[in-house]
Amino acid sequence: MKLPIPQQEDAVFRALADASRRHLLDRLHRRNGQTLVELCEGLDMTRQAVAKHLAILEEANLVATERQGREKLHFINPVPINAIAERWIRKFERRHLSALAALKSKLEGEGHD
Amino acid sequence: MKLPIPQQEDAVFRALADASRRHLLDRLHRRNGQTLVELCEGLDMTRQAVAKHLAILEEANLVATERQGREKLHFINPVPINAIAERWIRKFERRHLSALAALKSKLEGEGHD
DNA sequence: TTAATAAGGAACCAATAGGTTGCCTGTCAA
DNA sequence: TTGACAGGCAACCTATTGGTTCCTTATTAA
Repeated sequence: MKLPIPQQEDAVFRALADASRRHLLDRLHRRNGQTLVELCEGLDMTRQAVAKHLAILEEANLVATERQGREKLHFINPVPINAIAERWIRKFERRHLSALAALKSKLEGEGHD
Repeated sequence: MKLPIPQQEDAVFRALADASRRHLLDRLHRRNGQTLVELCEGLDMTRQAVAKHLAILEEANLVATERQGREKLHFINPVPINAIAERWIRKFERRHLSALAALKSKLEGEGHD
């Protein structure tokens, strides 16, 4: 099921919006290929809640899974995050920043924050 | 009001989760320093809805505002996005990707998608 | 000085999100 | 072959979100 880019992008942004899900990605980043129960360890949530979060991450294509016997291994997929970095972050990057930095310091000089 | 990093980060991720808000950032990126009514133009939403979105972006420190008479100008602030890019995206960057690419193609070779 | 304009405040509403509990299915090991 | 274990399904609940409408305030221009 190949989504059009903006829709895929929306799914990724929304998946990343939740701290628990970012935490799960973090754990997978530290050790890839964990099962659901492993990912539940130490979390203040039921297994079903974690399963839902993982489903959302999978839907956003941020994790891929592989069934192995009665276990389901979860693997992080860095591609969508990089895609967003390309399409979204780059345009706010340093070179653009220069023009805006002037403005920002101007604003700050006028008593903002 | 200086938030601790993770909390600030959470605000940014959540602000970016909504497509309308990303669209507003896009518009500000194309032309900076617009007023509320300007930002409303062509959007299928009431002014108040847009104002709420802008408030959330401002809360996340993604836009800064400057009152000028009865108008309020909105300026994009690229710093938080870059901060997230630094703290979050970099660790899923290319060099890490190499190790994972092998895994990914392995998974795909086994009939995923 | 007053009408128009830009924005803010607040109450309200429907839909969605995040979480729970309870139960079912499939696989492995004793 | 049967219990224990990993996971899936679904109903349900509450808080949050994205949006509306109505009203007020402040600034500007005629």
